[in-house]
Amino acid sequence: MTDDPWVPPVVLLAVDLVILTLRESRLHVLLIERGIDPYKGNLALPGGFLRHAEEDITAAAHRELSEEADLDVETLRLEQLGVYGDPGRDPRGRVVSVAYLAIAPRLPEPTAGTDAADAGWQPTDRVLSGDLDLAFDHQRIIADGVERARTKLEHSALGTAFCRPTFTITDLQGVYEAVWGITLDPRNFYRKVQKTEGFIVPAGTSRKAATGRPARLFRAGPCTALYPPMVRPAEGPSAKE
Amino acid sequence: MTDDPWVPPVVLLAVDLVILTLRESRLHVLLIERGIDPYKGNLALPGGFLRHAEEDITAAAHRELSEEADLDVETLRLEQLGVYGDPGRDPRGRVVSVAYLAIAPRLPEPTAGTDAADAGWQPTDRVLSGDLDLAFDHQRIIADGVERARTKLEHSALGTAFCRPTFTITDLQGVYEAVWGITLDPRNFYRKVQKTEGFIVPAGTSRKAATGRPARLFRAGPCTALYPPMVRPAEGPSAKE
DNA sequence: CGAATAGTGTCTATTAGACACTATAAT
DNA sequence: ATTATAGTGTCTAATAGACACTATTCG
Repeated sequence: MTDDPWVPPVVLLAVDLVILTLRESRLHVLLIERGIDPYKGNLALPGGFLRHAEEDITAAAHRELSEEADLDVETLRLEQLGVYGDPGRDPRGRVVSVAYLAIAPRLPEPTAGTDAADAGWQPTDRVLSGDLDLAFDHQRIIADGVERARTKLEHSALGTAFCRPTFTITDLQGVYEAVWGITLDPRNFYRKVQKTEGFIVPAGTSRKAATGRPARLFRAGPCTALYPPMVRPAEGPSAKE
Repeated sequence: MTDDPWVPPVVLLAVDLVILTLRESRLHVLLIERGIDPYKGNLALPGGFLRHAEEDITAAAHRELSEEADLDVETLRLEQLGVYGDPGRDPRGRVVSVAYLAIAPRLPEPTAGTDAADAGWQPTDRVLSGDLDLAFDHQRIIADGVERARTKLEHSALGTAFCRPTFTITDLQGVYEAVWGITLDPRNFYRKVQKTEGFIVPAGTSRKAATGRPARLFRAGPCTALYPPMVRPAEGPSAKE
C-alpha cells in the first residue's frame, strides 16, 4: 500500500440522443451508422463527447441534435433520460453517457451529419427484439426511452409533440395507439381528450380529407401536465382466468 | 486555429445521495456537514467521487451510503435521480454528479462517517425554503428528489419503504400525508390500499397500542407498480372560484 | 345514393369521496 | 363508562368503457 495522495479518477463524458417519432403508425428511433471504430458499421444513437471542458451537458445534447441528426433544436424539447456508465461499456476507456429523450413529429429523412456515415429511422420494435445490432448499450437506452415515452403519454401533454403544429384528434389517437401498442375507442378518446383542460385547443380551420368528413384541427394546449391523466389500460398482471 | 488532433475533455464523476425519511410526520433528508473545502462547514448531501476508474457508478453510490451515511445497503433501494453537471457547480473543476434517491424507514440518528464532520436529518421544507444553506446545487437536487418521491408514491409501492418491516395502515397513511403535504380520509384510504392488489399483505399478528384498538400489521406486498394507482388530489390549477 | 371518416349521445358498471357507524382495546 | 384509535357500511356524484347513432364530405 503506497501512501500517495489519492486523486479522483476522471472519465470521458458523452451524450446520447433517443429521438422518437411516428412513421406509418409505428414508433421509430433515429439511428446513425457508425463511421469509426469501435462498432464501426453498427447502428448507434446520435451523440458524442463533450466538445470542451466547459460545455454544458444539455448544450452538448442540443449541439449533437443539430450536428448529427440535422434536426431543428428549437422545436424539440430534450429531457434527461438517465446516465449510462458501466465500466466496459466502451472499449476506448471509461465513458459515461448522459442520455436524452426527444419526441419529434413526422419529418423528412434527416440528412447525414458530420461523423455519421448514414442516418435513418428504424422501428423501435426491431431494435427491442434484437433484430438490429446496436453499438454499446444503446439497445438498453432505447428500451428505457420507449418506456419513458409510454408513461409520459399518460401524465404529460407529450403526445402532441409527435404531431405537427396542427393536428386532428384522430392523429393524436394514432400516437397513443402506436406508443402504447393498443387500440382505443375513438369516441371515448375524443371525449377524454377534449375534457382534459389545456391539453389541446381548437386551431380554427377545419381541413383535410381524402374522403370522409373533414376533421377539426387543434394545436397543443398550454398544459404540460395532464389532469386528469390519460389512463393506460392494465396489462400483463390482469391475467384473466 | 491549430490543427492538433482533438481529444475529448475529461470530467470528475461524483455521486450524491438523497436519502429521505419520515420523522414526526415530516419529510426529512439526510445531510452531512462538510469537513473540507469547498463549502466547508455547509450542509451537503452525502456523496463523493468515484474511488477508482473502474468503479461502477451504482456501486459507488452504495459505497457512499455505507461510508458516509452508515446505512444498511441491503435494505435501501437506490434509484437514479439524474445528472447534475453544470460547469461551475464545483469550484474544483468540472465535476459531474449522478444523484440517487433512496427512501428509508425511521431510523436512529446515523453515526458520522469518515469524511463527514457531522450528520443528521433535516426537514425538507427547511431545505426547500432556503432556510438552510446547502453546498453546491444540492438544494436543487433535493427539490428534484422530493418531487420524484411524490410522484412515485402514486404509481409505485414506494410508500412502504418509508415504513418499518411491519406497519399499520395508519402508518402508511401518515407517509402519504407527509410526503404529499395533505390530509386523507382514513376510511377511504383504508379501502383503497386494501383493494390495490399486492400493495400490502397481512402480517399475521395484530399489535401496538398506547390506547385504542390495536391495529393489524402488514408487510410490503410483492408489487412494485401500483394498479390502480393512488391518486393525488389536484392542486394549484383547480383554483376554485 | 353509398362509402368513408368525424363527431355526439346514452347507458352502465365502477370508482372516488363524503360521512356515520361499529369494534376493541386501556384507564 | 369514557376515551381513543381501528375498521366497516353506505350513499352519491363522477367517471371509464361499451356501443349506436348522426353529420359532413367525396365520388
